[in-house]
Amino acid sequence: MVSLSKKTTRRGGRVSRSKKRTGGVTMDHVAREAGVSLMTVSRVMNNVPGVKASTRDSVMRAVKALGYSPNAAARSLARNGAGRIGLLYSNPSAGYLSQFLVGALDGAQTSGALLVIEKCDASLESEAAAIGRLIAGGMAGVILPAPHAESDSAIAALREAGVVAIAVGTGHARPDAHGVRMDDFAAAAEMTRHLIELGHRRIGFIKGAVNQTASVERLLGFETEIRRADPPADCLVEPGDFTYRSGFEAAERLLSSDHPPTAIFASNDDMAAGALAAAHRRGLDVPGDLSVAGFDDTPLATAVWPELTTIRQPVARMAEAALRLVLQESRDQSRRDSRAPIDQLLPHQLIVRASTGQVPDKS
Amino acid sequence: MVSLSKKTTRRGGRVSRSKKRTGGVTMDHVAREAGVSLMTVSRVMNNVPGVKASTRDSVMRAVKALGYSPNAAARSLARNGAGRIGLLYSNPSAGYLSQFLVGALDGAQTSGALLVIEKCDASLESEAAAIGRLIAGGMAGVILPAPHAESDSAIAALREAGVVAIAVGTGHARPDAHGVRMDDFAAAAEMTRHLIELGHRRIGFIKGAVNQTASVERLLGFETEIRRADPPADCLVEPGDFTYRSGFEAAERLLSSDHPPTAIFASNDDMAAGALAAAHRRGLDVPGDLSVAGFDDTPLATAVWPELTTIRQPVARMAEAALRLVLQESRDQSRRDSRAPIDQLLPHQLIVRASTGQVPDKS
DNA sequence: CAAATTGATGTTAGCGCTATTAAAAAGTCC
DNA sequence: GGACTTTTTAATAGCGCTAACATCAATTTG
Repeated sequence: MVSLSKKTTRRGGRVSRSKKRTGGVTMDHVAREAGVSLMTVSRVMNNVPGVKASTRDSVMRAVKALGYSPNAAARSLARNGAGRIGLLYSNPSAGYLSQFLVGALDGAQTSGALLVIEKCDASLESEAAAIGRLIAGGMAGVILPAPHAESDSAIAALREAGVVAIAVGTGHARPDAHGVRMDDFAAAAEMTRHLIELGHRRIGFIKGAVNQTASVERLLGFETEIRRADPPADCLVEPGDFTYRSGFEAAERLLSSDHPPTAIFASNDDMAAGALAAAHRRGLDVPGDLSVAGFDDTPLATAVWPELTTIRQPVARMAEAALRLVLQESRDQSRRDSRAPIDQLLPHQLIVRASTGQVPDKS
Repeated sequence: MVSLSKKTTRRGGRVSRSKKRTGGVTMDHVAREAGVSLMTVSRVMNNVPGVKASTRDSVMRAVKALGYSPNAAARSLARNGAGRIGLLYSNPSAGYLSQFLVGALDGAQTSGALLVIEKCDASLESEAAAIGRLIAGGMAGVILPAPHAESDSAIAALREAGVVAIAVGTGHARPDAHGVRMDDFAAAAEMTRHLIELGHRRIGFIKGAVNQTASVERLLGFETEIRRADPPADCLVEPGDFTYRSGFEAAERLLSSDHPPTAIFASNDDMAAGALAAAHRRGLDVPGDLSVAGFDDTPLATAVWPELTTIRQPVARMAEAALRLVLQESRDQSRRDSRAPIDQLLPHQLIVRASTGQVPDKS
């Protein structure tokens, strides 16, 4: 019966429908409520300067009273494609991607952008093809997370097409693209200090994938802090590639050495989990016999036992920041030549959980 | 220098810009190319009946020639909110969410729907609030993945508001909502058969969270197959809640029993990974001394060592199917009373990897 | 004090697409 | 064969929003 109302009850049923249509209130309603013109509301919603504070207030009040929320589709349409943002992803570690997507989606919703997600695999051709699709799709800007942020060819192609590119999660600022990232160097140093303060003087480090600049920064941060330790500390560095397996194998190597470390710092959580497994396999207690630290604070960090001491990388916030930045830049770009790439650094946080502890007695 | 062209060639730039605006071609272009009216193109794009086959063909040809792709924003706007689909998520296992999101996003793009992602935490109030926002936001339909798919209150609220609800990943069809799911019972049975065929006759099972019907189905599938085994098999069932930790603990209990199982089948990959860790801790070789099987085939399954034998749940495909279904149903609902909920079953697959093997010799 | 300059708002015209209605072409019937 | 359906196509009016321009006060200035 309910659905019947579609045609028949144009009056009654339609009431609830007309309310439902687009979330109910439109700018028009708000304008009427606030006693201003539609355009003024638009200005307020977009933070355009040149609106009297009192007017702005009354509009905001009307917005709240009516529970108005702007229609992203209409906005995108009116803006004529500006605000269409592409996001290229391939296959980053599971936790990373979902957090990133959620952050970007969230940001898109608040800022009224239209996110277009494009997928590609690891190959360069696939990446180039995806970039091509994004450019052809008329994106105003493109967000490049983790692995693609390092791709010179992708960024060059975007520049060529006049599309704003944002590199997320690189080890250092790029000269050819805006960036949103964290201070990998400082974070790694901080974690290393944490281990040193716990008394560890022989620390193993598992490197990340070599083609990512963030890996390098993490290693440098670690080494710098090791050199600074007093009394002096010693380190063993093993290669890894950000996978659980590589962490497991690197830890095996570290633990089977003549003089094994009392702590292992892995460049990400996956590898730390691998190290944990290797330790357990040898019957070592964590953190009783061996401390293990990770990096990123992905869901995996709290899924393992004991829960990992790690560095919280604000992935969702970085995605949101990237979205905001790309939006702003793509708007500005059409006005003036703001050539200097912006480099936005977001704060990280050392999260101490159960996997690190005092160095064991030298018995 | 390249970037200079941006501003300097204002006239030239303008041209390319107007082309770039929205990915270039619009329906208008296609219509002109095909020699028909704009509306005919729209009909073809939406598969509306009442277009001569020859006309349809020539339109399709023009679409391909020009590389036209419809503008989702304009579509959503013109349809007046129909095609606005909500997606509620809380905190499913990391791998699950990103796969699901990607699938949904993908489907949204092809079918021209506008996805609105809404987040909530585990509490019922939070869920109710999120549902409220989605309803107020004028969604035509809402997709409820895993944990929320079991929420009677959420589904009732949506029904009340006349919003189509799709439950994804429940153990069995719901009477009050459409569903997209896999056959958990059959899949669990299949995995159990795999273990039995490897010679295992004493198998441990780790249950999933009790508030999810899928957990029950998986257990039932397991038990049914155990009973059917010839020669007869024995089983030990331990509780779990889908977390790594619960899997670890359950495996500890199983392995410390007087007569431990030779294989452990966990209701999901996280718990299987936990079981793996417990086995390694005891110095057991997997699969030499103990076989371990998971369920879901999340990224974790291939992140651990040895890689897990598991059931591949087509999460992305399920999300896409859910999107398609909700779109279709929300359209149909306004026409006629299609009351009988649709239950769509997607195929799963047994993935045999390195964590399961022949039963060890009884020496 | 009239004219030029701001500052704060209102008006108008679409963005690309879909419903709806009107019109035209093609059948159908007696 | 002309009035009457039944297909098929064309034309028009928005969906909710924003850019660009127009307006109208409140200033400032020569």
